Amino acid sequence: MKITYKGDYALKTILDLARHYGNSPVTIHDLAKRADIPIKFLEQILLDLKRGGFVESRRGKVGGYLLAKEPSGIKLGEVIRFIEGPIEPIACVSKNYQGCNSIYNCVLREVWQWVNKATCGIIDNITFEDLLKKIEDSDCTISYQI
Amino acid sequence: MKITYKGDYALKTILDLARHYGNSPVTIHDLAKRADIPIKFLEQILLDLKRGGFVESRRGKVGGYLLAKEPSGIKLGEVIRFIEGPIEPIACVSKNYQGCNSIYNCVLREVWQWVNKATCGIIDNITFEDLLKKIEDSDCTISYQI
DNA sequence: ATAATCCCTATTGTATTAGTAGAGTATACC
DNA sequence: GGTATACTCTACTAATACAATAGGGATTAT
Repeated sequence: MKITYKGDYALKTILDLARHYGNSPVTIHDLAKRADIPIKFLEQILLDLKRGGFVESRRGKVGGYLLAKEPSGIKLGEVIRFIEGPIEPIACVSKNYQGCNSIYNCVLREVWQWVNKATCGIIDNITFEDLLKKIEDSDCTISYQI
Repeated sequence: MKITYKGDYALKTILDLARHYGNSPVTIHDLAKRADIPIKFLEQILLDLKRGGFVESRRGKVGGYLLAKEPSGIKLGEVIRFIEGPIEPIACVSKNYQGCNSIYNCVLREVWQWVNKATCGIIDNITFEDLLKKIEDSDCTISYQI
């Protein structure tokens, strides 16, 4: 798996919205500023996240973005897969892959499947609520401004 | 981590050479044919692998390539890092990374560090001898021709 | 000599990434 | 109803990486 800027930005944005879950909408301006994301790039990402059902939006004055589900209902893996595509390190890992005729594939493919499983085991077992808790427990919180 | 064609080819090539460890050199022609790799692309990869100390070569007639160390002395992780570069899913995982000032980084970075650790735990604990053993134990061997 | 090898650099076509640009639409508020 | 402040959507672009391809050279067994 490789995380692109887009994926990184998406996760940070959802985490920011998770912090403000239950409050009034957060403007793209604030999101962009806090996570240091080019605002026009973030626009596209938020559009994607909306289409993916992770985010809702309110237009017009006092508009902004809201998390569409509660933080405990969104796993890291879901967002990553939606933004980045398949997370496996190489295509042959996927279930329906044909063309694995050589002996080399047999044995290396198994390794990639382990790697894939290990990765999924992590990102599919962490929700954004888990991350929020982590933030509360950490020192970082002090220097963070809402 | 993401495995490119180049990395995949490199691993398959070393595995092939591991199978022939202790025998006479293997020609690039045979390597390319068995793993279905474009020969001119494989040329570059073998040049890299030679510079990396994984492979030796003999020129002239009856020349070819040989594994530079014994299969038990080469870990998957070494080859991958040499060919693909850093294996971490995102740059901020690396030790000397600065610029981790936002709270978002703190907590997400930790996740990527877990993923990285899990991946390294796999690929840095498998040698090419392990893979050879795996091949012996598997059914695939039957249809494979040396 | 010559045929079969490996050695090395440069070039190319394609796709992906990380943005930028610019026009449009909705809504709160006076 | 006008206006400022938001979100919406599509198109474009510069830079880079990827996966080869091309075309010479140099070495060695016979």
